[in-house]
Amino acid sequence: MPRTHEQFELIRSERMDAILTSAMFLFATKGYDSTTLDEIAKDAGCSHGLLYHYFKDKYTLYDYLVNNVAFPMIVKLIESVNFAQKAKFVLYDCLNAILNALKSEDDQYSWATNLLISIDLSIVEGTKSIRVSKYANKKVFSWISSCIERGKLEGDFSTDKSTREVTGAILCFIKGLAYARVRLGSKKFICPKINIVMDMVL
Amino acid sequence: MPRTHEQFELIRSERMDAILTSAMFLFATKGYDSTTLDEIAKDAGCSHGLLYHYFKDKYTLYDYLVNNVAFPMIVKLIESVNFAQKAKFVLYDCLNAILNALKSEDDQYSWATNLLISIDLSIVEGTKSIRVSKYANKKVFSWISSCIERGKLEGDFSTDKSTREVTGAILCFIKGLAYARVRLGSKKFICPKINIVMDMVL
Amino acid sequence: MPRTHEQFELIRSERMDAILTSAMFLFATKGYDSTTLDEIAKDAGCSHGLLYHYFKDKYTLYDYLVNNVAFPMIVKLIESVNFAQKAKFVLYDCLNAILNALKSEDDQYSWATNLLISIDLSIVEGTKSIRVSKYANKKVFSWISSCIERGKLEGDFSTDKSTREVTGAILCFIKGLAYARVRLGSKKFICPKINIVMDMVL
Amino acid sequence: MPRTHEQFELIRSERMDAILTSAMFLFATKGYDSTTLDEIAKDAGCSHGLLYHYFKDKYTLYDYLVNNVAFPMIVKLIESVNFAQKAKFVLYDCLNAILNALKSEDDQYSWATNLLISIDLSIVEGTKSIRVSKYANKKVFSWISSCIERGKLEGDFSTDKSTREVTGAILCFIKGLAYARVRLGSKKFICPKINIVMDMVL
DNA sequence: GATGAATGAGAATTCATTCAT
DNA sequence: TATGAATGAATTCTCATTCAT
Repeated sequence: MPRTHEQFELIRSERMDAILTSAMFLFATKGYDSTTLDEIAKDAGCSHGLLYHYFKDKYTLYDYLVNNVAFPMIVKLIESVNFAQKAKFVLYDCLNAILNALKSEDDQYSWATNLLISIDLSIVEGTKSIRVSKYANKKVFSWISSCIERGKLEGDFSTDKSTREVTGAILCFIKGLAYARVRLGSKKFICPKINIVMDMVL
Repeated sequence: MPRTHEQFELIRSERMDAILTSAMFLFATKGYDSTTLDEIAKDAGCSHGLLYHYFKDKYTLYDYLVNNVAFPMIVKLIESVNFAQKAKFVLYDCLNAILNALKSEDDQYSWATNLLISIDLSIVEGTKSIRVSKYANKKVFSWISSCIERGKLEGDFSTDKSTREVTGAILCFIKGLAYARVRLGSKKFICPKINIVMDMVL
Repeated sequence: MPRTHEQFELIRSERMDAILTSAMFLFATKGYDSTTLDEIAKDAGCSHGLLYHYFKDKYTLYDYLVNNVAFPMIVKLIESVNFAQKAKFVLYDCLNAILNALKSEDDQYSWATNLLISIDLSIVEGTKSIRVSKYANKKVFSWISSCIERGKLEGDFSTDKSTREVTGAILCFIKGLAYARVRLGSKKFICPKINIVMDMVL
Repeated sequence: MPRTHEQFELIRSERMDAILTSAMFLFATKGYDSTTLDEIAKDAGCSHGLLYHYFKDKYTLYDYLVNNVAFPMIVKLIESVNFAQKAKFVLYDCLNAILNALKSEDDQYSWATNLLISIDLSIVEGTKSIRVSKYANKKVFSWISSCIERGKLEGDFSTDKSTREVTGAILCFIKGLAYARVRLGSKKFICPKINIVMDMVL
C-alpha cells in the first residue's frame, strides 16, 4: 500500500497512525456527527482516553485529518503533474492521477477525497456539526477552473459551454465518484475511463 | 362536538406537510444524525411532541420521507417520459426531467434526490445511523442501465465504454449535481447543459 | 356478571362504566405508574380526551376507583355477615365471602382487592406515584384483628399465637391470593379451601 | 500508567454493589416503572451516566438484578437444606430459612423475594413494563409442590387438600409476607411463627 | 359530550470530555 | 503513554394535560 508516509511527519507512534486511519475511514464513511470517539478508539485498538492524548477534542482530530492528511494527500497527487504543458494535458494528467488513486487498492485516497468533499457539503451552521467556512480555502480542486479557461484559449476545449458550468460538472463527477468508491470498496468499484470526462470539455 | 373527520384530515395533512418539508430539508442538508427533532419541530413551527403524534420516532419520520415523499417525487419526474421511443431519446428526456427539476426554484427535488442518494452513500451499517440494505430496492435510477444497453443495440450509443461504466458515470454525475444544488441553493447553482452528459454516451 | 350496580350510583353513562372498568383492571393489574391514560381510553373504547370530562386528572380517576368502587365493593362483601355471632363464625363468614368473591368469574372483586392492597404496598413517597398516607383510613380489613381478639376470649381460637401475628398472617394470605387471582384469571386460579386459613387460628 | 486490572476490578465491583443495592431496593419497593434511573443514581451516589457505563439500559439493570442477585440469593437460602430428609422436615427447614431471612435485619432478602414475586404478579404484557414470560423458568419456589406431594406419601401431610391448593396457599402466604416486610421494614414487621404455615399441611 | 391535535415537563439514553492512577 | 471510571449536557422519547371545535 503506497501510503504517503511523508504526510505523517507528525505521527509519533503506530498508535497515532492507527487512530488517524480509523478516524479518516469513519469520518469519510459515516460523517462527523455519526462517528463516535468510542468507535474510532475501538477500530484503532486503543482506549478512547488515548485519543485525548493526541488531540484536544473530537473536532481537533477531524481538523488534523483535513489539514494534515487529506489535503496534503490530494495535493501531492497533482503535484507531480507538469502544469507548464498545454491545459488539455494538465487536465488529463490531473484527472488521471485522481482516477488512478480512486482505482487503487489503497482506500485512503477515496477517504481523503470524500472527507474534503464532505466539508463542502455536509454542513449548514447548526447545533451539531462543524462550520464549513473554516475550510473555504481548502480548495483542492481550484486548478480545474483555471485549467478549463486556459484550454479554451488554447483552442482545445469547446467554448460552447461556460467555464463555470464545465468546472461544476467535473467537480460533481469527482464527488460522485469518491462517494461511490468509499461506499463500494475497491473490489466492486468500477472507475469510468478518463475520456468520459475529457469528452465533456473537448 | 368534536371536529368532523374532514376537519381533522385537513389539520393533519397541513401539519404533516409542514413537518415533512422541514424534515426533508434538514435531513437532506445536514444528514440524519446531525438533524435534531427539535430543529425539525422549530422549523415546522410546532413542538417536538407533535412529531411523535405523527411519527413513532425519528427513524420512522425519515423512513416515511424516503418511501412516501422522495421516492414518489423522483419516480413521478420520469413517469411522463415516453419509454417506447428510442433509447437516446429516453435518456435525454429522463436526464432533462431531472436537470430541470434541479434547476427549478423548488428545492424539494434536490432534497429528494439528495435524500435518496444519501441512503446509498453516507449511511453505513454501524452503531448510530441506519441500515442501508432496507432501501436496496429503491432503485430510482435503475432505468439508466437498461437504457444505455438498448441505446447501444440501437446503434446510437458508443460501444467503446461498458454499460456499467457509463451507468456509473451518469449516476456519479447526478449525485454530484444534487449535492451541489442542495449546497448552493437555486440562485447560485449552475446546472450543466444536458449535452455534457449526453456526450458521455453518444 | 353480578356487578354491584349500587356502587356505581354516580355513574352517569355507559361510557363512564366502561372507563371505570378498564381503569380498575389496568391499575390493579399493572399499577398506577405503568398504566397510561391512553391505554385506559383505548380499552374503554373512547378518546383520552373524554377521560378529562369525567375526572380532573389521572390521580382523581384512581382516587375515585379506590373510594367509590373498590372500597365499597369490599365493604359490601362483608356487610351481610352477622357480626353478632361468635367470632369464629364471623371470621369464617367474612373469609368465605372474600374467597367466594375471588373464586367467582367476576374479575372486579380481585381487581378491587388488589387495588386496595396496592395502596398498602406499592408506594414509598417519591418522584412518581401516589402518597399512601391518604388512604390510611381505608382499612378494609380492620375487622380481622378485632375478630381474632374476640375469638380468643370466646375460647375458640388458639392463644398460642399473638393476635397481631395471626392477623398479619391472614392479611398476607389474602394479599397473596388477590395477586394470584388477578394474575392467573378465574380459569387458572385455584382458590384454597377456607379451612386452610381457619386452621391457622383454631 | 493506567490502573492495574485489579484496581479496576475493585472499583467496578464496589460501584456495581452500590448500584445494585440501590436499584434492588427501589425496584422492589416502588416497582419498575415508578423507579427512575436518576433516583437509583442518586441513591447509589453516582451520576446516571455511570449506570449506563455498567448496564446497557434500565431493563438490563433490572434483568441483571433478577438473574444475578435476587434469584441466587433465594436459591442460596434453600441450598443448605438437607433434601434427603423427610418432606415435612424439608418444608420446615425451607420455610424456616425464608422466614428467618425475612425476619433478619438485612433488607436484601425481602427485596429479593419481592422482586422475584413482582415478576410473577405485577407485571403484565403491555405497552410499558416487562414481559413476564422471560422469567417463567425462574421458579424459585418450585420445590414446594414436590415437597407437599412427597409429604403426603410419607403420611405426614394431610391428604384432605389437593397439592396444588396447598402449594398455592403457601406461595400466597410467602408473597404476602415479603410485601409486608418490604413495606413495614425490619422493625415493624412481625413475622408469623412457622407453625402457622406448617399447620396448613400437617 | 366527544374528539384528537398540540404542548411541555420529565424520564431514558448517548457521548464528548475529564481525571485519577 | 495509557486506561477506563465518572460526569453532565444534549438528545430522543413518553405521556399527562389542555384546548379548539
